Amino acid sequence: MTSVQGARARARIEITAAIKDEARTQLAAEGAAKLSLRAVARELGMVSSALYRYFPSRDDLLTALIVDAYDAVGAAAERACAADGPSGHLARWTSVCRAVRAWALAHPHEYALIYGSPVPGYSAPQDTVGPASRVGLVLIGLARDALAADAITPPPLTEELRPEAERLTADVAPDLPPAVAVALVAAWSQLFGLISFELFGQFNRIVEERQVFFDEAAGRLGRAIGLAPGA
Amino acid sequence: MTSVQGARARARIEITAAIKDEARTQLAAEGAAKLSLRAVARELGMVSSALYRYFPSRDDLLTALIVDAYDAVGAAAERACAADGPSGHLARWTSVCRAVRAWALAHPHEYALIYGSPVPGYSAPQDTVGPASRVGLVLIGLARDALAADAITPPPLTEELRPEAERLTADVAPDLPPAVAVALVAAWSQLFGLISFELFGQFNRIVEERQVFFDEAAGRLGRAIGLAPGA
DNA sequence: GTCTATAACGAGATAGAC
DNA sequence: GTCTATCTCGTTATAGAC
Repeated sequence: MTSVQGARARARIEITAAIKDEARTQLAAEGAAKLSLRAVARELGMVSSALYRYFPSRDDLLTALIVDAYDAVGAAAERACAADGPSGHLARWTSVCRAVRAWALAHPHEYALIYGSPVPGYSAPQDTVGPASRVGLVLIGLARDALAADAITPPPLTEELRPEAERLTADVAPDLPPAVAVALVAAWSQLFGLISFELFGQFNRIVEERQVFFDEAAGRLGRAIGLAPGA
Repeated sequence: MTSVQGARARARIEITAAIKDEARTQLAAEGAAKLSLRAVARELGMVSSALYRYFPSRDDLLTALIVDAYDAVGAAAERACAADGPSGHLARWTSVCRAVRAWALAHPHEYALIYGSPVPGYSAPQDTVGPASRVGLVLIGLARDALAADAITPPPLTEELRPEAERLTADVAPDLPPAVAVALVAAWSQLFGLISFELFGQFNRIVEERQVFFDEAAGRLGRAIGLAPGA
């Protein structure tokens, strides 16, 4: 009994993975807007209606790809943060940034899916919220560690921004000083600005040595949230 | 004779504009990947082959939309830079950033077209390079002015980055100190990181007071390239 | 229960003949 | 420029195999 159920479950997992793999291939070739259940089925030698056993709709397949992508980049960031690298919080910050960029360069179409233009007609369900926050949570954790080690100096915070800073802090990182939390959100978005510009072609004919340029910029982002250069 | 030619030329301009307007409407509804000459023609009550007298291919229509978008955001930046606003280079920097953001919020689909995911199968021709650089040139001009007024302090430049910094400077802004040019390119990409995150939904449930948050972050970007807070 | 296949729907794109 | 025949798509209903 259990072996039959196990076999079925295994088959289901394998087919689900094959569907997502083929969908990712199509993502690369045609873009998310043109992702087609029928084409995926055709390529897999299945009939389109059979796919509905695995994904209730095209949007659910898209959601699965989005969740997978967020999880993959989030896991890469977590691994980089946990790794024994060069010591010091700023060095760890930089290595998290590098890991995110490396994942993006290795998976440009999945990166575009989650950090590029929204897919027309698709609206992300609640399921994506958790995975989408993983990279941010890594950065927050890093700031928390630095704070505990006295290796972070909160940047100045203007009075106009204080109410929003306090609300934001309470929502996403209650144990950080509001000035750090605000700077962190800005640095987080700016990190992806660097990566998107590189990946989407804005650096063509402008930046040639992308790795060294990025490393430097990532380091400055770390200092912008108050991380001490030495620690 | 000339009046007939004038009328013809006028009609051509009007129809070209109508085609682009309708294409922009479709851009908003379906996304750039699905932009279809036929659908545009149908909506305008023309037959698809007639459109080819105005745009030789779908890609040429896309290119025209891209050039228009770059020109629009570039013009907005130029206007903000030239306007008599609050004095001081940092204030002018911030007002250029605000103008870019305001344009993006007002034209989200055109923004996504130029700063979002690349359109699958489309590769931008040389024609887009000039318009694409207008915002960057505004920022470079601003840094140049600040330099002339002694209102900019070049940030530190690491030795690893120096060769690339000098190459980049020679290419895009020969009269700026390499340290400023590098910081400027980083700030430029980070500016669009802030805008893209807001526009593409990453700030949902995170940042509420977007205007004040953005203004603060833009100011920090200006200081990151060395602009003096007071001047 | 779990899956796949057939067939069909309405909507839209596309190619070619005229 | 028009028309038509033939594609694609997402999705559903249904029937039968395991």
